[in-house]
Amino acid sequence: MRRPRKSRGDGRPTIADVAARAGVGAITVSRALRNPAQVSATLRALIDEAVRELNYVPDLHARALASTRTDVLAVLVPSLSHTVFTDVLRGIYDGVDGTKLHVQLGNTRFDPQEEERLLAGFVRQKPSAIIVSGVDQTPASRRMLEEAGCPVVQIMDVTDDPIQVVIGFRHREAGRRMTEHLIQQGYRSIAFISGWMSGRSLERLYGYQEALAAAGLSEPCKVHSLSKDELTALASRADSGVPPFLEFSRPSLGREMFRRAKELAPGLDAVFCNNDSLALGVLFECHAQGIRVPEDIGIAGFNDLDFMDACYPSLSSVRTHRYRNGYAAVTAVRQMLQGSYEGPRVVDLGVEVMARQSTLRRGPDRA
Amino acid sequence: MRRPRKSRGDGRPTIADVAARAGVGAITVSRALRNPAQVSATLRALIDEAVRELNYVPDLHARALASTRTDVLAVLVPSLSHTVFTDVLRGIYDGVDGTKLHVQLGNTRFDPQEEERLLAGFVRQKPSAIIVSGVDQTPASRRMLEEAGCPVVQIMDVTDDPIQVVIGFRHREAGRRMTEHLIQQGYRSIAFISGWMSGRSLERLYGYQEALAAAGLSEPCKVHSLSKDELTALASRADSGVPPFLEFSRPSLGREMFRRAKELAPGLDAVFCNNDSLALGVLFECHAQGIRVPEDIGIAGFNDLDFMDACYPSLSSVRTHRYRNGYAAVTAVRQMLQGSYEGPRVVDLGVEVMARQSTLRRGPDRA
DNA sequence: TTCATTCACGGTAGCGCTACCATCGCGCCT
DNA sequence: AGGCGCGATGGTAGCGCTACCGTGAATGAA
Repeated sequence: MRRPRKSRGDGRPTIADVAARAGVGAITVSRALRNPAQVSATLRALIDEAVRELNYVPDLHARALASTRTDVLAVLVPSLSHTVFTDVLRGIYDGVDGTKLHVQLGNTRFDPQEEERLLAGFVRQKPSAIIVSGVDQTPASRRMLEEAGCPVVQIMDVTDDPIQVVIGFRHREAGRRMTEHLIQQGYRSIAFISGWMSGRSLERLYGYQEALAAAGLSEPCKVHSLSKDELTALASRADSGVPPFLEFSRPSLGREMFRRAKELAPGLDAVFCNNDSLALGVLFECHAQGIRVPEDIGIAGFNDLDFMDACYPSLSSVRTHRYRNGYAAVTAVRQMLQGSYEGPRVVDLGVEVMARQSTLRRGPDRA
Repeated sequence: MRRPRKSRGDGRPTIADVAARAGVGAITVSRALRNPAQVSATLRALIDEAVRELNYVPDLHARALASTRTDVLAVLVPSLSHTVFTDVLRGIYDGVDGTKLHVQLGNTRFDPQEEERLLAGFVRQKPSAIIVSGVDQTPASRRMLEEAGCPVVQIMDVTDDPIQVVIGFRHREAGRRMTEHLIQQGYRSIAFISGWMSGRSLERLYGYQEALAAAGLSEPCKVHSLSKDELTALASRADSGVPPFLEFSRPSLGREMFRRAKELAPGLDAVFCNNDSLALGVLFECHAQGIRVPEDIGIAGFNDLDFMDACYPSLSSVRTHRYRNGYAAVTAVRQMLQGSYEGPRVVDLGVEVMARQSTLRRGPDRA
């Protein structure tokens, strides 16, 4: 009798079918599914059975339309090509697992304008919550986030002035601590190399400069910010579709930049690389030139990707808790959604200096 | 007069607002937005203006509910931790850019059961199209895909029996060709090492075995499929939240497996690694043991990640067109959606053997 | 001129769900 | 006894959009 071949719609059972089968009202089914506590155990059992028999699955679009809210967790990352962010994503996806939330991913490609565009699109869809990478959004982006009317968590950095909650680590501190380690190990002419400078890279650079200054040392040379042309030239593998911005973390770029640094500052005795891929390249360039590591040159990277401890010599790096960061962000979001978030507005996950062979020419740092 | 402070809903303008402002019917606005050709130029101009003035953005949920179809492109990948798949994703996201399609991502974690679950969820949401990785879906998954009633594209592999369209490359051929290259270079005791065997890895192994057999050579030892316990033991960095399955492509695993291979087959003169990370580990183990590459040992990897050509010596690998694969899949999907797909059901993107220093002990292969 | 055909546009009726309000018992207070 | 609060349930009316069908005008053919 019910739904005798409807003219429209697919054949899927609706909440009304479940209600009819269970002999209750549609709204009761709705409640039983969303908030079982509101429904008596008797009816709940009947409804559950009907749901199972009909293999009913609620229509998320209808739900979103009727309730003016979705279960979408909007996530903005600057790249899908860097392990750094895919690790975060993994944490986010794992955190979302088993909850009602659905991740909607936006790839800003390190472009603040693109971030604005994506954000505008997301905000209009009234997501449940938003996770954005970094703390240096454009004013327009920041305004949208402030007015989004939903939990907003910034990740992978720390600021004293978060939009709502920020969970990450201090890039400046990270840069400073690794540089201090290098200084402890007796390195005196330490170069910072980086293919391209994001806001977070800059912070790392500042930390490095602070440490140098505190030790009365000076920057031996500047080897950051390759020009756009240079980056593009290196992005020769057009075939693989590698976009230029990716090039700032290619090992081949590390080799190239190390050669350049040696030219500019022949007395160089250590390089602090803005990311691990560059560090890997520097290591191989040293191998190629017969330079001993860590005796002649110390090498440090950033992020502590999985290959760092398997290198020979093993490469020092700053371990950042990326997976944990993504997971923590989702946890915070979930608590914020149910109003039970008790954590502080600023969460510093910290970093760990992983001192390995590539910088240990004196044994462990003295405390 | 219109919408005098509605009791529900957010304050966003609706299609009715636009219609009122432009002095036309709501349905005409709807048409003007989705298929401008159906509306006269006069009205179209009026409507466009109204849309701009009100800053109207259609509600995707309402649209989906009314039309029983979404603009969701469901994408299933086995991992978010392997460059291989994030490259594919990049291609997909780039391909989707500027279209109506929205990517909905599912991470199967290399688990066929999880793939089934995700697929069941996706299929119920009636996506516009589905992209799945690999061709070895479970029977249940395959059935769901066959009955999904939308374009389905399988990627990253090739089969003669695709669900609809498959775009990828032949892992067996890839394995065979790299092995042939090693044989050409005079290697005679070639081990295949792999941390864990997916269906695609197995194909690579078969290709390797075929090439050996064709040359009258035999497998010097078996070093694949670490036990689950062994993998778990290696996954000691619980802190970073690295799940065990990730471990099959860690460079440290490569070092470990190479040591094991040397034990099992002391006469070993080459290793073909199931992925580049393992190859990197093998290279470093050789450095550590003072083994010359490529003279004493030849090393080959798979996928040609960006660090391979920056190693010293540079590492040979099989280049796979991952980004292109993702992009091509989206292109096919879009054409299929508008009924203009003309390509074959089976698209082989091919692979390239990148012969570099780590296997070139005789100079370029003879034709 | 007349009628069929096409085209541009609009009205109506849902899509499947939930917010809001009403209802109906039931126990407890005065 | 009557009133009141409260918890469980249901009916109704949309959420914003589009499918379907209908209208009226313009066009072309007879």
